[in-house]
Amino acid sequence: MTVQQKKLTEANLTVGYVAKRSGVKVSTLHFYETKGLIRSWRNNGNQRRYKPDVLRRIAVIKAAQAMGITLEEVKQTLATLPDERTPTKKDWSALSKQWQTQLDERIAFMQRLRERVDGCIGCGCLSMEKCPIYNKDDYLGENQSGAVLLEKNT
Amino acid sequence: MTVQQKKLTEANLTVGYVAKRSGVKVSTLHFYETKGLIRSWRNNGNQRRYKPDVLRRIAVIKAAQAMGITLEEVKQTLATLPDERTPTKKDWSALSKQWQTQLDERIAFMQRLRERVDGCIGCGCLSMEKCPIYNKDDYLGENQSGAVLLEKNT
DNA sequence: TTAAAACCTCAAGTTAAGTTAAGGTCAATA
DNA sequence: TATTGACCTTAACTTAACTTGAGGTTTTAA
Repeated sequence: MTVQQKKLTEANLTVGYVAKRSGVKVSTLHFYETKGLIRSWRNNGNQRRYKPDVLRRIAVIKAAQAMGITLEEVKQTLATLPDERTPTKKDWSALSKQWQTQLDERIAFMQRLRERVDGCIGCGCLSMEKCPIYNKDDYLGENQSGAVLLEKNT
Repeated sequence: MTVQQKKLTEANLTVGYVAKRSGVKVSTLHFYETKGLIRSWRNNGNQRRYKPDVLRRIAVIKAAQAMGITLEEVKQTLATLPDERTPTKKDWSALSKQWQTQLDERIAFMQRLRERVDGCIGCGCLSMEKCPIYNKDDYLGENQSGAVLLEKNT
């Protein structure tokens, strides 16, 4: 009965199933685990087993990556999820708030860039110093990260 | 006099100068050259010399990268610039148009993503299949590329 | 029960975009 | 003229995010 209880309260998914459901490769799941992004426990035969919420974690990782967030940052944000209990709707909600802001910034950055490309690439100013498109003071976020950024002045 | 003529019509910049003006390292200029993104000729002592428009090229490369465009794509787009003559304002303008579109798409993609994060991460749907945030049919561009994308269904 | 399918670990390979280092030459200047 | 700073080349190293492969174990299903 304890076993059945376990089955009911926290289904144990195999790595292959999780891979299929989430669309990532088994090797990626292993990789995420070594990076501390997801967790699993082992059965008697040393095979990985997952709680279903791993699927949501993966979805979130993917979404974050699509926003240009690195795995390292994702890890840090995921670390704010409760460790002991399965995350609730509220927990996930808090996560989304964090990224919401980053995403907004990123969009704003792209839009500034767009304006510049608009007004500048074809403008004829051949000087790097004057050309606003190459204004190094505009950069993304505090700790850069992500694909989308310009360096701070060096 | 021919030499002076040359000096007047196409100043020859050293790699160090270009590096300083553009804010990239000398090694990066070498690297860009091997990748076919910029060109130079050699003086008697085998040192690189550049035409001033290399500065604009570099600015454009940087801007494109900030948009999430890969060097490979940048190369292809830069290849549409005239080979023989120094690019004109019009030439650069045409370039900017190409990326304008990509940038627009990218922004739109981010905005869709934003809406999803908004409505979905905290929504409670634990299924990858139903969860719109993990909808694999939404991806960026035809040939992916760039940091920001979701895979096509595999 | 036995073969195939699914897993496991660990090491090495991959791509992008550069950077660093080593060993040697060229150019500007005191 | 001599020395220092700027250049040159080639090779190897770096980081992120995975993937591939080799060699071996467990599960599952006929």
